[in-house]
Amino acid sequence: MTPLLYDYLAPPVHERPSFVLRTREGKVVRLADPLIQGSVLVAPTIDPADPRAVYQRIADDLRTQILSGDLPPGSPLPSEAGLVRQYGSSRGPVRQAINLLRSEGLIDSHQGRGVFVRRRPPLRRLSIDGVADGTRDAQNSAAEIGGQLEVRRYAPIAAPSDVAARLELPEGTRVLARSFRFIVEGRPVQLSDSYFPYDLVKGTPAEDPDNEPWPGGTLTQLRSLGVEIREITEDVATRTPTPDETQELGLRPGTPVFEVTRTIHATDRPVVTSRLVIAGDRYVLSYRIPIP
Amino acid sequence: MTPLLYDYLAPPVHERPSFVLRTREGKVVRLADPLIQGSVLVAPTIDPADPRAVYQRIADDLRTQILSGDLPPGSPLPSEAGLVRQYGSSRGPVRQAINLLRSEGLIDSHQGRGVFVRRRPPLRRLSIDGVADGTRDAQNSAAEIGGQLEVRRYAPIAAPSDVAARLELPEGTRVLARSFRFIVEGRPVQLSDSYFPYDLVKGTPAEDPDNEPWPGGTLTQLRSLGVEIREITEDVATRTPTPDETQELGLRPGTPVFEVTRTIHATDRPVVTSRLVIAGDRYVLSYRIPIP
DNA sequence: CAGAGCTACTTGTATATCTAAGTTTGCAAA
DNA sequence: TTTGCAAACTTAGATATACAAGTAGCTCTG
Repeated sequence: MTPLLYDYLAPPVHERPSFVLRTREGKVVRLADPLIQGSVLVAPTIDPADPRAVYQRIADDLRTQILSGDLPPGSPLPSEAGLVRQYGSSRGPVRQAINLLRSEGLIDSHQGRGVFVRRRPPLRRLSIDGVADGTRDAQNSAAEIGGQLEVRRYAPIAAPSDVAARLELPEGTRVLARSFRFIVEGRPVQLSDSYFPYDLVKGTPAEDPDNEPWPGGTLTQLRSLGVEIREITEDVATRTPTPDETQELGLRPGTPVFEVTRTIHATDRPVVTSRLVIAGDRYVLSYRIPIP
Repeated sequence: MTPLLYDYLAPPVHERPSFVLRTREGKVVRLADPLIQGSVLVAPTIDPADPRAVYQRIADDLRTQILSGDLPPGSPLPSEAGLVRQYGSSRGPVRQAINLLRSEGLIDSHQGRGVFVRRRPPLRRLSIDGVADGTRDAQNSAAEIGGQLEVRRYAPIAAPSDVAARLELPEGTRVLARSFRFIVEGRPVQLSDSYFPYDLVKGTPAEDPDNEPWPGGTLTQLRSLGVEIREITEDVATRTPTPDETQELGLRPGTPVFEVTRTIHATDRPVVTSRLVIAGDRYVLSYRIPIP
């Protein structure tokens, strides 16, 4: 480590790349792009010729380090003060860069602790398999891997218009409305609102919330009601979560969710429709479609 | 409009809800939560008893107005200066609130113009239909509705390991690598990288990029090669886009993407695998799964 | 040794001020 | 009437400062 031979005259950021150093003898020199770390002149990490904003360049540099593995998952970034020193900027742009990377889902920050490269949980696969048996839905998966099912609502209501349309019933028809939250490995991963035509479940064990989670999942439950299932339709959308969903699913910023609208059809009519909100950082939806 | 009868003594935000007004006669009164707009005392819009940060409360208030329709899509928000006046805060929290709403996909901001409630384009449906014929894939849809196909790469390469695995070929086997960008209604909506085993397409019209887009889509193209398609598998993930993808798809902040890994299987072997990156604000993926 | 408490460090929030850069508007000149 | 330009707006970016609040590690005390 060579000791610094120059006094460092840091110009304001908007005047760069005019980095100016003055030697101990008073001679002024301009360098292309030095960076001062402690008392040592080191290689530059951001390109001063880049006309983009300082916070963009800082974010780019950190992103490169993260994606290249120089900053592996779980490792801490330098503190804000350290980044300010390292990039010769001020706290505003540094925090803006951190906010950007957080919104990209690359880092997590924790007050009092620091900023860390986000560990990506392994993606679980949620399958609906038209070839095999169609039973491996989310509810079943949750049960299989020891998840918990939190019952939030389980009551007959008058069908709202979208539900009625999907069940091909007149608006206001009585339906059994069920709301669940699935918790896997201690973390909430899925919210679910589902609706049965009430005449289908009236007087059956499916009317009792204490029977949830039903062993084998919804499809088994339907079959126990004597329903023969012919088809499942799913519409998969993605979006950023609402604040409520962020709260209920314990999501970190920069995590999108799936919104799945699923309808299960029996031979003659739709028998369940549901709306699932699934944490996008934990699941991949897997489909297998046979072509006749 | 009643003229204001009081001088307004704005206390710093962290001291609220101690709003203090002094009458022209010098008497000091405390009000639960007034707000000054211009010269008029108006109903409060944020709850000073709320212990959360000021920017959170501002964001909540604006979000409520947007979701309720008081601020309809396309309408402008008050300017930063206006919001500063309205909420009696400073520019920092106001901008922080705007950043939050932008990351939620609720607003767009344009330098020099203002901040506007985002118009949500209608969601198009991308179907893969196992019941009918399996031909309505993205490529075909793009063609149907008059989209454009931008060819970015169309060349044989040595298969990278993930592609080789999905095609059940040894790593390094020659594959035809194709990269497209789909543009619908003047906006890019999908990036696609797809791979054929090279022996399948060698010496056929499918080897020539000038034949793209193939009428009827990839499945028709495969059938023209004498391939009998039996199954399509799709893994659907969602995430925030990379900066590159944001650029290439022209995405606004707060828009997630789908990442679809699709493999098409013939009777004896996989014949195409592709990785699609789809703008999440434009499409809903629709699946119809028959249950035997 | 166990626990309380202090200290130093971290990120989070709020304020004030300045400059840059893009957009709209209206007025004046051609 | 049309064009050009200046003024007045808008958001974007950077800096400086202050304090709040959470965390970790150390030391002191019992």
